[in-house]
Amino acid sequence: MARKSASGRIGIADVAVKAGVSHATVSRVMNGNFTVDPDIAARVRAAAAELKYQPNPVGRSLALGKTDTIGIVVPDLANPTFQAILRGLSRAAAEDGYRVLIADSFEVSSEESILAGEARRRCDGLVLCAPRMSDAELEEIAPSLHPLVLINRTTAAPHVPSLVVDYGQGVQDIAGHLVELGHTRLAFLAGPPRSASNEMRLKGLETFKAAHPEVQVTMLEGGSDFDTGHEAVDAVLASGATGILAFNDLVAMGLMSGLHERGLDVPGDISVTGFDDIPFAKYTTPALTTGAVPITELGEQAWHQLRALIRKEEDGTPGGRYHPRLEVRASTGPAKAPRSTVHG
Amino acid sequence: MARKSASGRIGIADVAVKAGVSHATVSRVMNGNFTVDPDIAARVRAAAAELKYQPNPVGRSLALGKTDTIGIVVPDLANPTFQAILRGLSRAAAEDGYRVLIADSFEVSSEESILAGEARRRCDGLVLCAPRMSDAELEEIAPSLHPLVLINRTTAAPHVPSLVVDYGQGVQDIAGHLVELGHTRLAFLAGPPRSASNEMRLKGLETFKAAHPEVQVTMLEGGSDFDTGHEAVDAVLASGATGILAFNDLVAMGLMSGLHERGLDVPGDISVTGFDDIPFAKYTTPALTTGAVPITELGEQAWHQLRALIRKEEDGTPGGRYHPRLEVRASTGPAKAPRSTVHG
DNA sequence: GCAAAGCGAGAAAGCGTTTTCTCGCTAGTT
DNA sequence: AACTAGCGAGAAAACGCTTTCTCGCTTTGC
Repeated sequence: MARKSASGRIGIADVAVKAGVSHATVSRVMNGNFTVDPDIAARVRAAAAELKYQPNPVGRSLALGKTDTIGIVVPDLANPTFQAILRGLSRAAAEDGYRVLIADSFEVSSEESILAGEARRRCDGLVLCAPRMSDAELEEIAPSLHPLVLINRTTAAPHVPSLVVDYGQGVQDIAGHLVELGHTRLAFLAGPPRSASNEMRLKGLETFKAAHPEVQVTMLEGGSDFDTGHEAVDAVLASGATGILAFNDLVAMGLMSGLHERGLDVPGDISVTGFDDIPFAKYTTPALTTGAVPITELGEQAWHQLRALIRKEEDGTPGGRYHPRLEVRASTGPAKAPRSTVHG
Repeated sequence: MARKSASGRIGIADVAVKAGVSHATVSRVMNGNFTVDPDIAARVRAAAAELKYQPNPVGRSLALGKTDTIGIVVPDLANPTFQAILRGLSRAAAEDGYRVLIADSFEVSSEESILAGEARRRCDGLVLCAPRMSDAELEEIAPSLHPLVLINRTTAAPHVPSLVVDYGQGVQDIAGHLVELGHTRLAFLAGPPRSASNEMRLKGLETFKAAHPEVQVTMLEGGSDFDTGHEAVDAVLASGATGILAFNDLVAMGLMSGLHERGLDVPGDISVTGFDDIPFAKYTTPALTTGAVPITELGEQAWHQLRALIRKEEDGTPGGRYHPRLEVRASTGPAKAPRSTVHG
């Protein structure tokens, strides 16, 4: 008869009395400590099995000072990019017996610091994706979040690896591809104004413009989702550009959808490119030319970096840099002669 | 000067000595207990702020017997359906101050029980999506997982709400829609063999066939992802069907992509339908006709059910049933005359 | 045959909170 | 003025586990 502990759940004490040993011995057996007499160990194991005893992880965490859990802060779980990072992170962490706690900030960057702090205290480490957080704030909280791995951000705080995608280079590659196809009027459908990765794209475009003075590049306001792209049709057409670099694949898909509704042909009339290479990108019609980022792998790497930090391994590489690979598909093609434009 | 506790982090004891009071008083102040003298409370708060004290959630969880965390077990985080459930769940739970721990079983259903148990012990409740788990296994573990909410599964265990989508009805609605368009030869591109929701679809189709003996319905083996749909093109064409019910939107998209490559027109030659209405469904070309399931809302409801269980509210409704809404878009159209087929 | 060494298991002290219990002090009542 | 009621805050127990410390037993070596 199992004497249930106060909480109603079976605890180590119940196993101890059933096996006629002390708590300590039960703990030793459960943790594979071999200094226990085999007979007693067997008795304990039998008792544990009979009572279906499962150690309480909270008590364990308190005693051990670790939770075997890591946290990830994302700005928007609806975004396929962060879904992919989460997926890679979760899979890699699971292989090492770690679980993942998610904290979705729902794009309210003011809450991000608090959210990150709370998540961190429940976990052994944190992966932070906070594209909208100000640099100042990031610098301020980074030290208190250690072990910490940053995605697409950097900090001066020591021992904080950053995994960053070279959006600047990627955008240049894409622009180069369009120019090779004969496009001389490009437009960049920008991301959210305070996005760090958008900044990187803008810097890349500046570099590109400097190297290609003959190409006209129009900057258009945008966002990061379908609707943004869909609503941008008018602005895109007004720009007179024939090659459009959308902030990401979502925006590109929205744009293509909008262009389609207007009866325009992609890439016949206008070439459209995305960024990220989300799983759906190759299934759009036409299939989307994009800057492919190994996003899932990025999540996986985030875990490896974090693991090194948690294990206090000194030899961990201090982050990593990912170069997007230009993935040419069917949404880009040769430029046709410039159309007449509204402001031309 | 903060006397750091052994662990290196600042604890309640540090605040206590700094404020010149006992641990108990600090705890009282931090929890808004008003039996503390305002002057002392202020002193404690000042000390806490100065030391940047943040209560350790693990110690708190042990004392309180709750973690303010819930778990969700999903078979595949790459699947947009589960991403949407997770999103809805996470958002709703966050509003009540709960966090979400994810456990991805990566489709290895043999691990699901263990995974679910482990996740449950770290949390105050669990949401279980386990479409491939056998009924017997589900019945066995369900009681030990309480508080538990099931998605698209039911169990005889008491106090286990189920949120189920009526795929059977949905599939009948879709088939009916195709028949109205004049299709008399349909094919069902089935989901994974042991999927519970696939069973529901099959049952629905049986009902449909009984009511429409004049319609020929071919069953085709399938799966649940893009590639499954893409690879099914030959089988679909061989069936001679003009109206295809794909297991879900992903499969439908893969199929449309494959048909497109073969130079076939959707819906001119073949009508294709999906299921779920994932965010991308309306952006495919042609836009996908599908059975729309309010998936995010389902995640949200899962939290509400779970919350009622956690709070031991007796009046909680015992689950819910969702009826897919037929979302007619451009991937379905009038049937053309039957083509010649390979067999029959 | 006795002392020292070694080993196995129980007692107890943490881990960082919350909460009950207790006690001392103040105020209020007759 | 004395006694009680009430209240505020410290001491200590509890949450469930791990781990060090300690002690008693057995074994080994001289």
